[in-house]
Amino acid sequence: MGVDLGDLFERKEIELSELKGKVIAIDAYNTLYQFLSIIRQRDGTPLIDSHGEITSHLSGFLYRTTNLVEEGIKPIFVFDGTPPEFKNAILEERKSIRAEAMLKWEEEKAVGGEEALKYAQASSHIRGNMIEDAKKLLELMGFPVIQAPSEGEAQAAFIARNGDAYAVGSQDFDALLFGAPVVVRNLAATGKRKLPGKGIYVDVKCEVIELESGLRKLEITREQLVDIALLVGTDYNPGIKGIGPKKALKLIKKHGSIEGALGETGTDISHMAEIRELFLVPDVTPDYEIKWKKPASSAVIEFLCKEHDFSEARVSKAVERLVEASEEGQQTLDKWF
DNA sequence: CTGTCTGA
DNA sequence: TCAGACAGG
Repeated sequence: MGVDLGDLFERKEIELSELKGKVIAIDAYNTLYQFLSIIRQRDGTPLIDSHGEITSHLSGFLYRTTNLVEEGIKPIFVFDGTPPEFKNAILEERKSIRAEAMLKWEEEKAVGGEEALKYAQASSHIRGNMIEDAKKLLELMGFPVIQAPSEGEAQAAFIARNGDAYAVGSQDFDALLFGAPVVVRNLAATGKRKLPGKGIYVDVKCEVIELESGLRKLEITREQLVDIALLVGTDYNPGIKGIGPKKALKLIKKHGSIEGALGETGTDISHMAEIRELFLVPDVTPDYEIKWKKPASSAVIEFLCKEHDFSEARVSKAVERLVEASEEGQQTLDKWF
């Protein structure tokens, strides 16, 4: 998923509390996918309501976002629109990889195998009403939900460039290519986290990556960064075999742009001009409204508990925390609603 | 992932 | 009180 920029960019570890008062444009699809993949039982089955609808993502959004608000963060959720045409090839490829993983999951599950979870996660795919349900929940919780015309990361980056958000929240680096001034990764409750399977604990912190200072350090432009990404591979092209982030950087710095690099390696990239433009002149809309509302407490409870079988005690508790935290934010931070 | 319960 | 195990839907 996304572009592998490796360690080209410096990642600064920060505490969640350092984002207090900041607006973060969260890549909702990316986050949803993360929840869908991770929130599962040991045999790999996701959380499911009595109608057979997946609810892992709803659980994730409810609890995590409440925690973010308690930290004083003001989240905006940006959803994907229609994917660009050049993405179709990779989307199809991912689909077949998932289908294969799904078969292996069934096999492992049948024999109670240890690798069931791994294959289940690899088979994760968004289906049914998952996106609609997530939008509905987030809106009821009072967050701005923005519909991107095309790529959510592009729209989120645009919002941040406009100064309407401090950063884009995503696990992928793609937002940098779209010009996001800052990307925040691991936007979750920080602290010790156990790796499933082994008894290993890792101290997970948020990571901040800054575009301008990163480019300055590498002594390249954003156009050149996009060229590096094209060599390494993006969601729209497979990249050149044998070229990783470091080699790509060297080649682009040597030749100035991708044309020379392709000449040296005797390769080419189909639809190169279009993909470049996709990153540099992305399909985004200035027509978005960022407005926080008071959480619709009873509607959230009704939606999650009546429609999706969540426990009323748990949801009520979370919603109370959310209400309190957003009122707190209202008083001590800038205007929320 | 996150909240909750438990056993020292 | 606080890791660690476990369940959530």
